[in-house]
Amino acid sequence: MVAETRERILEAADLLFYQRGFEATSFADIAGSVGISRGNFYHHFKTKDDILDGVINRRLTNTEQMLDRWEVTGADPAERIRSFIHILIVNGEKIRKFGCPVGTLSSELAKLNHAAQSDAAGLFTLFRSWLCRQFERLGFGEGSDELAMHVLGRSQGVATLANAFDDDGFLHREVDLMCVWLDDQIAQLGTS
Amino acid sequence: MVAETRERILEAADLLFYQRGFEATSFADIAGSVGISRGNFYHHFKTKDDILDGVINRRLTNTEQMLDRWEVTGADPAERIRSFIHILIVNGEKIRKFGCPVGTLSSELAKLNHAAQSDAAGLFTLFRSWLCRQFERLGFGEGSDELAMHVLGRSQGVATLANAFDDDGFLHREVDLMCVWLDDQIAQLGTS
DNA sequence: CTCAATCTAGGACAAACGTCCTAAATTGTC
DNA sequence: GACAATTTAGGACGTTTGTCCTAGATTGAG
Repeated sequence: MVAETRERILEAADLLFYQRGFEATSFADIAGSVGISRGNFYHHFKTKDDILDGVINRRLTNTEQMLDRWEVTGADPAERIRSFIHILIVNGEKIRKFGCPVGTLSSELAKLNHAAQSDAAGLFTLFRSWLCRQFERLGFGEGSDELAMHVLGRSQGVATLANAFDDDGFLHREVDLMCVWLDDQIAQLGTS
Repeated sequence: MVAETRERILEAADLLFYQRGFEATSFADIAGSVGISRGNFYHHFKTKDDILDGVINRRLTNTEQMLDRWEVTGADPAERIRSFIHILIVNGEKIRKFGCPVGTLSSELAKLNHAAQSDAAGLFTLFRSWLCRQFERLGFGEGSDELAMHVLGRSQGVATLANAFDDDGFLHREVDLMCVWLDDQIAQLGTS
């Protein structure tokens, strides 16, 4: 089944791009990881950029599904935002080892001047829009997008430093701070 | 003069590592940028890791000098912290194009499992210790290091997102927010 | 069962990589 | 001015890279 092999390739490439980076991952690495030949590989993806597109689209789909799930499971918008903040802890081990999958890919592609950089930034946009919607539901109106970007930025910074210093305590402290910040924002909303 | 050639190589490598990344920059790229032959190049640096070490040490020295300068020019510790926060704006154009030099290098080396990753993290430590010292002078005592890490993290997040979205407005808004946060911290310090 | 379409394996290709070598050119010292 | 040490240029090396090709294996439709 072509779809299965394609998916196995994308899964392996996704992981390797995250753990080693796009540039540092070769065709042979991915093929070896999947256990297929380079020739078979080429039948599914003509160029390295094709794999990158596939991986980004795969991540976009998976992220969308995750956000949709949170939309259902989260009791209220504030709780949903807290779910987002807590990915930092849920994925803490990976983040300390490899950083944030979204941020590090976006940074690398920006440096490579790669055409797919804007597609990778689309992953950020997915989170940004979702967070914005949650803030809107909480009643923040026009300021919602700026709050969404603020949360996104804070998360990125925490991921970068937790990775650089391999510091789990910092990660937890900053997650707590972000939750306090969120409560403050909601409290201030009531007093205006 | 050997020192001059060495310095010219390091300067070119520093810039290229920042703009394109370490892995994506080749010996030929650096030699071509300096205008010397690869053979000459090899006389100064035996391996690519040697250049990386040289670049990191160069950055460490330059950063230390910059922080020392701020120690003199900044009127008070709070003003000095504001100088730090405002590098985001001073280097705004570069950051939107290539991200933060410290954060992106650290992330890349972490993914490559490179031995020099901890050296690169030393650049963060330089800023961290300096910021910590400023907070201590302001009277934050034991909490100073956590505040330093918080500022460092916020800056990293702002740089990552400003780069991903090439967004100058976001960068300015977040710098303002960080200054407000700083004033709040100092104000709260007085009321306890 | 047949045959066309699809999938797979493995090798070939030029280019680029980091590394190393040799031989000139330049420099500094007596 | 002579000579040793340093600096420079440029090519050679083995590997790895992304890409491409051909031929056999597998699959599915009639």
